[in-house]
Amino acid sequence: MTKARVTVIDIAKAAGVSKSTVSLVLQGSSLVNEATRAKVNTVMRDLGYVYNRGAANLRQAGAKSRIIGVVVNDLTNSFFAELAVGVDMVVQSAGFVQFLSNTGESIDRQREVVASMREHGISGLIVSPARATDAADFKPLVAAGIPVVVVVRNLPGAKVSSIVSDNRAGMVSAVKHLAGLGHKRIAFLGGFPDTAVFDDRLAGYRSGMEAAGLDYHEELVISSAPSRAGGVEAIGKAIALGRRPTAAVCFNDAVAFGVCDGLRARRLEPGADFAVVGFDDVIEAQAAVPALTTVSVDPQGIGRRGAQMLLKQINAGKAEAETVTTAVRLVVRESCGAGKAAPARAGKSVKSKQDAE
Amino acid sequence: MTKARVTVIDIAKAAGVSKSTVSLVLQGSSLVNEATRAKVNTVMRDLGYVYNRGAANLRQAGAKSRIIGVVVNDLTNSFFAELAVGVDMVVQSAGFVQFLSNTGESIDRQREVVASMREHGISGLIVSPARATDAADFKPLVAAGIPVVVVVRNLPGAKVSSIVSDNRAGMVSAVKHLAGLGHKRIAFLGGFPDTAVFDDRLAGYRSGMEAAGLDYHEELVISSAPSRAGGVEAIGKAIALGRRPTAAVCFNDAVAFGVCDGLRARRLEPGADFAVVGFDDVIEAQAAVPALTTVSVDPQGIGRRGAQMLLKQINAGKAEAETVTTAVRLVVRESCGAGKAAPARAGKSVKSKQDAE
DNA sequence: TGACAGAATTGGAACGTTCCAAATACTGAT
DNA sequence: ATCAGTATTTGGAACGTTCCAATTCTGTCA
Repeated sequence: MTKARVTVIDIAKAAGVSKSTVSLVLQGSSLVNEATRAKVNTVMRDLGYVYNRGAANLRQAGAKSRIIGVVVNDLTNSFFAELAVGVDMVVQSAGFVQFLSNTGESIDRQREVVASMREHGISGLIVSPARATDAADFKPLVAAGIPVVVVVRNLPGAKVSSIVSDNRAGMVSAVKHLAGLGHKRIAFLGGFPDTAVFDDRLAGYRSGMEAAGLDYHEELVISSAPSRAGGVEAIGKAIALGRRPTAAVCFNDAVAFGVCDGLRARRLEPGADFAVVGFDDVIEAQAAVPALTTVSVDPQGIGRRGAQMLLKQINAGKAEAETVTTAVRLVVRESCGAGKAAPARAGKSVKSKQDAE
Repeated sequence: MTKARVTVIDIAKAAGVSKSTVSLVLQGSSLVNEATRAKVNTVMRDLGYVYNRGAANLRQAGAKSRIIGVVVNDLTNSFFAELAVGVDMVVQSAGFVQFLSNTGESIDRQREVVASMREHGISGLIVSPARATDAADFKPLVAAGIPVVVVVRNLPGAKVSSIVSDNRAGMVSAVKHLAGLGHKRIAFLGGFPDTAVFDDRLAGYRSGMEAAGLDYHEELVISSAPSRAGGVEAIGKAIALGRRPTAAVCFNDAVAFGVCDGLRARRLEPGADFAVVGFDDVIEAQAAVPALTTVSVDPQGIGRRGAQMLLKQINAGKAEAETVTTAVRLVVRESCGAGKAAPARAGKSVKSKQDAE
């Protein structure tokens, strides 16, 4: 049909004004007379004009592309999907649009997508870096004046803003809760020791033990892959211990689920025979049997927060690196053995987000 | 630091060639001499040049922005998250980048994001339309020569390509399976009757019943919101029936979970006392207790497939609307009562994707 | 030496917008 | 009428790229 694009000049011609005036209308300038504005607007509608942001962008020298890039390491993980949704919410209502890419923990992929996004002229970037990301990777971005916000995992050396959940405090409250239930030997299970998140959570465990007046025993810290399989492995080692623990805080929910699996394989019932608490509060946590006691981190909140932070920096031209840690909250369900009072029936209270096609 | 952008002209100057030559190098033209090409490339690296796709794009009149838009109605639903990942995979390795937006079932939001994407010059669009989307909404896009692929839900009136799962066949196999287990009164629970997906699945239910030699009773079809809460509601009505059913196929997994909740609330054990089968095979389906028997649709596969289709159309300039339905597969687990042979212990076989931060 | 073909390079002129400085149109005094 | 002052409008000249037609550079052959 209409082969050629409708341009601002076509509008101008049809409305009997100059292209400059049309441009003024486009940016909602107060300089233009109401009557002309109305006329121009109708003409635009009639001709089916679509704004060419690329062209605009070209003129306004790199400033406002109204695109922000979002890079996550695993979108199939509901934690990150929620995060992306949080970002999308604020970004969208600020009139921006987001590039969303998935790295699947591949550093190369990450480099590629960031480069590609840069070529497209993003005005800011939110990234949950792939494991072992080099802090220097984002140097060129910030040097070019593109604000970067790192979420979930922090990037030690980089001079960028970051927003992570309060891993330390979360673990402290988990440990205190278990101690309050009378547990004395509490293990820390799962996670790879080479990550900042692991360090934080372990530190929280130690200080929680200390606060509860319990001794810290090296043997009770058992690392493993931060996955379900890792959890099975870790609980196996824990049970083999001379004086076996009676409870465990886990690196994350996946590990906690694995721990439950491992317990059942040994005819131990999680919750009743051994207390388990997780970390993250993934969607499955509330629907599982027994429902998982865990530390809720609200990934969507982190996404929103991160996006706000980024937008602020974009608008400010260049804000300096700021780092925020968001509050977490222990959600007591059944797997810690505390939920006994309430009937352990399937929870009616679950408010699932499942609402597929 | 480096305040001004490095442009192709800077490169040209530094390399002692003309901007045209640099441009040629950029697009990998075979016209340019190896030696010059090498020189230009090193200079580009040294000066930290980044390609300005916007500018390029402007010149090549709307053709190839290498951006494709992806619009889904609920990213927090793992079904759609998986779909997005599937799209991302092929799109990314084709050197494109994706705009990903979430409508949350809001038509207005959908209109906004599509408009925004258009302004940014996407070269194609993949969309899982929000409920009650008007087919005409995508008319302008295709008129402008931007290929559109509709996934998951189809858009009756629109002249666009679409790719949906074989809802009919899926339901047929679910019903046959239940009939094979000896059930005679099988209900169809959940879903809103005003959607195409509902119609397809219901049709599958009817023809499955017919194929099994069972009568179709209007009263056994109970619609409700396609959510967990809707499932609770629907099973309530089903049980109140004079001759109550002994099994149900559900509109989707969310409904199926709700049905399980509702059964338990009435002291009926899903699987043992009443057979339940879902649709979608969301991630939670295998970890639930009892594990859900359901129809698996491989959303990631749909995403990949849809992206390939779109890319093909983009490259072809303009391909005509083609519609594909992808195969589905019944996954028998425990909730249908067939899994009895295997011990109903917590499954070791679950391979969860949980592996958060 | 001149002519010629092919290879390699190169100056504009676009693309659709925004910005700037300057022009023009109005308004109400004088 | 004229003037100042404000309100509105307007032609270029950018922005960073690609495309086209034209040019220069090679080497070869008569």
